[in-house]
Amino acid sequence: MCKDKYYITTAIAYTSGKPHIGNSYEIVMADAIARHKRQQGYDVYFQTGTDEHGQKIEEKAKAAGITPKEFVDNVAGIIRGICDSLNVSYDHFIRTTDDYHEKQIQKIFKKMYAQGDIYKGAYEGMYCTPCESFWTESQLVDGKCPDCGREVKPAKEEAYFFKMSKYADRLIEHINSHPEFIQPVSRKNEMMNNFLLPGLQDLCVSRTSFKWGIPVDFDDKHVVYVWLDALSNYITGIGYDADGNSSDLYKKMWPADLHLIGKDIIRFHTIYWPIFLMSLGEPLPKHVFGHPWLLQGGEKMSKSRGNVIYADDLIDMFGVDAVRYFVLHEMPYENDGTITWDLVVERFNSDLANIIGNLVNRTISMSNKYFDGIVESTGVTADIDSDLKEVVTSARDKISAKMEDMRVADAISEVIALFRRCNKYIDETEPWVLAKDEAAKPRLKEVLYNLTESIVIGANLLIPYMPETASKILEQVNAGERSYDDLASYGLFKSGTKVTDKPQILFARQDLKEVMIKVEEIQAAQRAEYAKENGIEPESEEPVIDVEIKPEITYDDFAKLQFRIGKIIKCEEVPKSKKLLCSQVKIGSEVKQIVSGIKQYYTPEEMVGKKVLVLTNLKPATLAGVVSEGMLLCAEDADGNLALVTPEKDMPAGAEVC
RNA sequence: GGCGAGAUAGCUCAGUUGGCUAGAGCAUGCGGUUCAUACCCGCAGUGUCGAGGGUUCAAAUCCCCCUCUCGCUACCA
Repeated sequence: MCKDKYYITTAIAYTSGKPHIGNSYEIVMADAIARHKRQQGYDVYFQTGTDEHGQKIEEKAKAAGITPKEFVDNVAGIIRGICDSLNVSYDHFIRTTDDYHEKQIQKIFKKMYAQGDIYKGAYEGMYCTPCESFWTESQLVDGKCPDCGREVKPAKEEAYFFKMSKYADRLIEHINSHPEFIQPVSRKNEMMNNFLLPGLQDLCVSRTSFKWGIPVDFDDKHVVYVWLDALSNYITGIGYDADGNSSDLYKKMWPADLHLIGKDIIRFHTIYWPIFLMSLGEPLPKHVFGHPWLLQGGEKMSKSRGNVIYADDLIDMFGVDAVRYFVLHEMPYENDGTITWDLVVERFNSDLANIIGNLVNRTISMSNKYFDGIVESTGVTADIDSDLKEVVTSARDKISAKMEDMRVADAISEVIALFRRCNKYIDETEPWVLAKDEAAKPRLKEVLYNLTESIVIGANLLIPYMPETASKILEQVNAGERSYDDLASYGLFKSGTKVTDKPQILFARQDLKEVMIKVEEIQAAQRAEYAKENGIEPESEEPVIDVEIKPEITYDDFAKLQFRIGKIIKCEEVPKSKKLLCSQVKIGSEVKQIVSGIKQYYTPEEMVGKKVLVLTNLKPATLAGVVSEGMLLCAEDADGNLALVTPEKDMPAGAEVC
């Protein structure tokens, strides 16, 4: 058994809100790796946590009427709760608001400044004084502040910068000589070509425009800007000290063996972070793996639509291990994965309920039915057994090989394959036939022993991915966990062991229709919560109307129509017609005569003075003998009631609508 | 618009450095079985591997171009 250390981290989650299942994926993957490494005998340290500073949080807290600290305490609690409910075996949960972290960040900043890697410069841009915000030229709207619409003026804000260029060559050299540093390797070229080779810009590492951050202790107008603060968690969390008094844990664990992160932040972990470490004189992490994302199929996820999938909802409905199984299984290596309720149900039923759950259940049932639950090896083997044994004993190494390559989805599929093979073995040996022949009882015993032994090995291999299920299975067959070394051996299950006489259902099959009914409820609750948070009246009470959907048109089609604001300056009834009013509509400097079928809903008097939406380039037509040169736009309800469409704010007659 | 990723069976996806009739799971059809959670086992398919061009003895795989999708980002009719 090897005693090497293994330090694994996830990215720390930003505490601006509750993370959805796509964000929870990473932590489950890291947990599977950590547990697998522990099973192999490594001395594992697994750290995760939360990133809690920044302007966005400051603003959100303000909007919620609480302090930033109260805000992040709440969200960090939710995030940690999700980790716990996903059964994540982290050794340390760091928060960037933790004292020791903040203290070290200040020391790190000072150290970098003292050695000249950080210098004071100025951040230039357009400044809006009332908003206290800097904007780049491209962010401006008509040359004005995008927030308040007021004038901006060019201004400088003093800021500290990190001299990235100083270390660029060393980093390029490191990446080239350590091809395993950035994984998957396809990302390496991306980093090289897009950022390193064109030349690195110095990175702004302080801000004065907001307060919610770690103050620069020798210049407290400034707070340390996000990435220096957040990335350093990987060392501060295990006891790094910038003055050279780092903890024993740090000395043992650093450098990290694996930073597991999302593909969107590879740049920060493979460029800025290594350079910060070089500046501190610390070794670089061994691997940075940028995993793909788990996306929701079909429509975009948004809380207002109520279709965001959260880990806790999934856990409530399927159980923690099913959720772990799903995200691990559905996440390919380089491409993004998909999650939908249908897919979760499908995987749950076919792989978990049918293959694993049913196998355990039928095996235990047979042992009880034929031998009062006693599982014994009689040595009455048959040729047919060898293939089963081969598959089962070779599974461990296959799985480890996949894990070594970060192919977690493939690794878990290997475990399923083992259980699948067991089901096949039952068919091959036909225990119910053996049971009818008294002379075949010893053989039947051996068959059931083989099945139980295989299940025990399978359950052990399942531990990293589905720890709760693994222990449930082992408990039911009255077996303990095995050492990693023993997982490639066959026949260690103690002959004569009695298995439970009441096998419990591990995964009850789910009915998609029933699941979807619950999903509807969850989505309605989510929409209601969104409405409440944003002060929107629940729309469920208001009637809605559905109409026939017209075929999609192109923008060019749309551009043919010209809509303008018109002011009705005169209006009278059209003689001899029941429905028509004839209006004189001022549109820019011209006046158009427009006939509309709205007499039932508006009197000529109330029409005059209204500003309405007009389709102006419609071919003129004659209605009841009167020429109409356009169309007034109205909304129509289910009963045919009409309402004119008017601009929400006062606009001049002739304004184009586009 | 910029950057990135992708397009393979009805669905979700594999396909390692180009190499024998392109795979898996689910779904479908047929057959077997009854210990078990209407489950399990077997068999059977179906694919112009997004379109077009090129390199090669050989292309899903490499190159060019086009179309579409997704993500990020900037902007906007």
